[in-house]
Amino acid sequence: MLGQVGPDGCCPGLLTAPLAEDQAAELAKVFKALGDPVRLRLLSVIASRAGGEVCVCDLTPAFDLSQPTISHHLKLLREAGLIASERRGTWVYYRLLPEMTDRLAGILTRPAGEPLPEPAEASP
Amino acid sequence: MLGQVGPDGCCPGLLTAPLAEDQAAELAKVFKALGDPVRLRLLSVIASRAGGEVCVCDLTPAFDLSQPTISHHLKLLREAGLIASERRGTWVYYRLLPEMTDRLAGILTRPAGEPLPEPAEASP
DNA sequence: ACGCTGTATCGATCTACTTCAATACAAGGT
DNA sequence: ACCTTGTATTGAAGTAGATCGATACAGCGT
Repeated sequence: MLGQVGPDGCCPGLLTAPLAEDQAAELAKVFKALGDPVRLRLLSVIASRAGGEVCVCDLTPAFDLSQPTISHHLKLLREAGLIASERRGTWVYYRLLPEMTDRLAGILTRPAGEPLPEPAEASP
Repeated sequence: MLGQVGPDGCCPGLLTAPLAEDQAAELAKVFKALGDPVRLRLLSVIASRAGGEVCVCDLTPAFDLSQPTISHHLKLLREAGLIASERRGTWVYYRLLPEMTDRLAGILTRPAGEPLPEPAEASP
């Protein structure tokens, strides 16, 4: 999943080595899921909720969008591995999967060894 | 840019507080730029290049896509604030802007204080 | 000045995405 | 069993995105 992240679980690349085609495709799916303002807000509400869970019934009225649309966005976030859902009775609760956001943060973090690849020289 | 990140330059939210609508829109633009496999590979090649710069003339033949398409993707990455370009003579060189990837990594990093938000109970 | 090479923009085409109304499915209450 | 509420899926409409060929622009060399 998400390309092999390496045995230590850290930093397959993006900033350190050219990404393979299939790794890029996997990663792009996750970033694409984050590439929509509605989904970003949904994710932020879910992630920041004390207790770690949000009922869909609390999300839908907060977004000035139809219920099917919210449901669709939640599905995309879920398929991207960013959130998980659990049904309890009538209601469905969503929660953050921090493994994925952690992984993304790691992928976007430049290893300490490379401070800045040289400012080059002058720039206009 | 990218919403006000706060005076300390760290963590306006996403994982800590509900994102405002305009912040979400700004952030979504950047993630959308990352939401394409070609752009991810372009970025990884640029970021991982020793010296910090890549000539477009090296990128184009490496991607089995037309030169206009590569140019278009580079433009999107540039407009997202992820890379910058500089012309030197005939050639144009692109380099990573680590401020943006650093910012994204920070946005996706859960603050140390919150280990995992507790399974919670049940509340509609 | 002219041509040559590298890069960017334009216009068009095809595909993917966002959104909604309508409908189906799930679970609890009467 | 029925109805009611919450959530997901379906089908359709409009919009945005990816890609290309053709073309324009920028610098160098002759």
